[in-house]
Amino acid sequence: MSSASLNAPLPRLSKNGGPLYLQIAERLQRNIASGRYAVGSLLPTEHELSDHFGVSRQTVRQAILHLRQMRLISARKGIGTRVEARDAGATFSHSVRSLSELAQYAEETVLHVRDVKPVVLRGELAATLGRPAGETWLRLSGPRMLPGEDAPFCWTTTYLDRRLAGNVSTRRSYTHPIWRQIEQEADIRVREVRQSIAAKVLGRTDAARLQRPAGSAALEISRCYVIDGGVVTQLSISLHPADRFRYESVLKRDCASI
Amino acid sequence: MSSASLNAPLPRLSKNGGPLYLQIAERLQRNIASGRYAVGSLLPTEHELSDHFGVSRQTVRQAILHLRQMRLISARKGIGTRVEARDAGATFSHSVRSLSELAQYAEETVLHVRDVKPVVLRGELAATLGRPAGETWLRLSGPRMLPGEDAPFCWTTTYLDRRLAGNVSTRRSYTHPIWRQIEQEADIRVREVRQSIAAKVLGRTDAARLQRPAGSAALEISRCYVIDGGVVTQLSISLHPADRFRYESVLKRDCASI
DNA sequence: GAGTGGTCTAGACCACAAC
DNA sequence: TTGTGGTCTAGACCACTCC
Repeated sequence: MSSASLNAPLPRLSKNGGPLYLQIAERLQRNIASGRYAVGSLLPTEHELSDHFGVSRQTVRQAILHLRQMRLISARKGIGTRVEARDAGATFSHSVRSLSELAQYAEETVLHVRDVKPVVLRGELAATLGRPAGETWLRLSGPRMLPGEDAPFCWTTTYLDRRLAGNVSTRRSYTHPIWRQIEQEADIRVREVRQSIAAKVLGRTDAARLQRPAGSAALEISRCYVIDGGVVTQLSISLHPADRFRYESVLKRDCASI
Repeated sequence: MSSASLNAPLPRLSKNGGPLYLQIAERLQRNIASGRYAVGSLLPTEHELSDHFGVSRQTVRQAILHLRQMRLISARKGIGTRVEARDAGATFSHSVRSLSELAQYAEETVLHVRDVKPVVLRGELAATLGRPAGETWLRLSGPRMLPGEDAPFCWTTTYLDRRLAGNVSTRRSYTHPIWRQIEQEADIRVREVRQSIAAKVLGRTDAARLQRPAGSAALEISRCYVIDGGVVTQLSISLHPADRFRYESVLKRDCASI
């Protein structure tokens, strides 16, 4: 079976069927979906594809970029272009608004630090942070308030690497996220955030802090802030009363939004 | 002040400081961060930038693409390139694993349909779906089970547009996601998923369904499946016992992963 | 009509991986 | 050494927006 029979020369030009690179991307996508290009195998080289489709290599590269953005394929210098998934539908890899509130709500609310004290890492906390037990970190906790409201928006507990804390520990309230301040002061850059959301029933202590009845529901959001090398610099745990907070996000398919 | 004084000609070439387009992107990013290019204003045209930096327009376009992937700028044909945000750090727009489990866990678990019946949309449900009250949809509900386990993984209630349901309503169990089946049968494509996560306290009915004590915590995940044109085709509400489920995601900065 | 970003070409050299 | 994808050039035409 010749490759021409599978990727027949394009019968349409840009004027008819949209941009060439999209037509080529769709053709490749169909051959991946059909199994003609198996997951794990390499696509034909860019040179072969440009010969085969009768277009420039740049146009083939644009088609490949499109499929890479959909996480259907990946490319590595000196190796080739590898098929990563048969079906873009299974991935849903791109999120648009997921953590926008990570920075957003921090600017509408004020975090009041009620308590600061050093803690020695051990057990689960040390494991979560990926740090040796015995290391001393700093723990800040307090309510986050919305302007003009009486009951807290959430109760936040933050663990900080003491060496990076700088003068964070001296402040009593924050309108900007703590991790942003540490980024600037310590000249580091958070590369990713590992987030975990769980449901809780409020015990007496947390219920009092949030001014809600004990036994009512709350959403607990834990976030590990990770810099280059996989090092965790901060862990924040926020407890939100269920009647004041939902975690909302929009997940888009493909990378069509760019 | 001449623009040359702000974007001085590049003193380094590719050999020294990495790819030209990245050097240009970083220079533009600095000028955006400093406020030299204000949010809402237009960057110099691609032609001007290629003149100014002494590179080809294609190289400038690669730099611009890089910043677009970070959502710092956007481009519109016939208009120009607009500055969207001063700081990439505030966005965290890309998520990697957020909803992978959307397809993932559905393949490890089995949804058992215990109840199917038509429902007439009204009130909050009609509003959530963005459909007129009075329309008749289909409601499926039942437990999702993990192989070899006795207690349900979650209890799922799914609302379906009856016109798209096809023979979905006749099946009694699913190992693949329902929305994937509808996509194939109705030849539509889900473009985005709007997701909302909340904490609940289990009432008697749900507690019995999940084989958990009444008064314990649960995570409620609601998902609206949206096709082109913003039309909602499905709403799923899953109730997970808090002791068996956490919602985990990793959020990465920039678009460096492609 | 003038100017913008979007697409496309036909070359070229490079860094990297495999043999 | 050979071949891969990554980068880059100097052109070109197009669709779109605004005047």
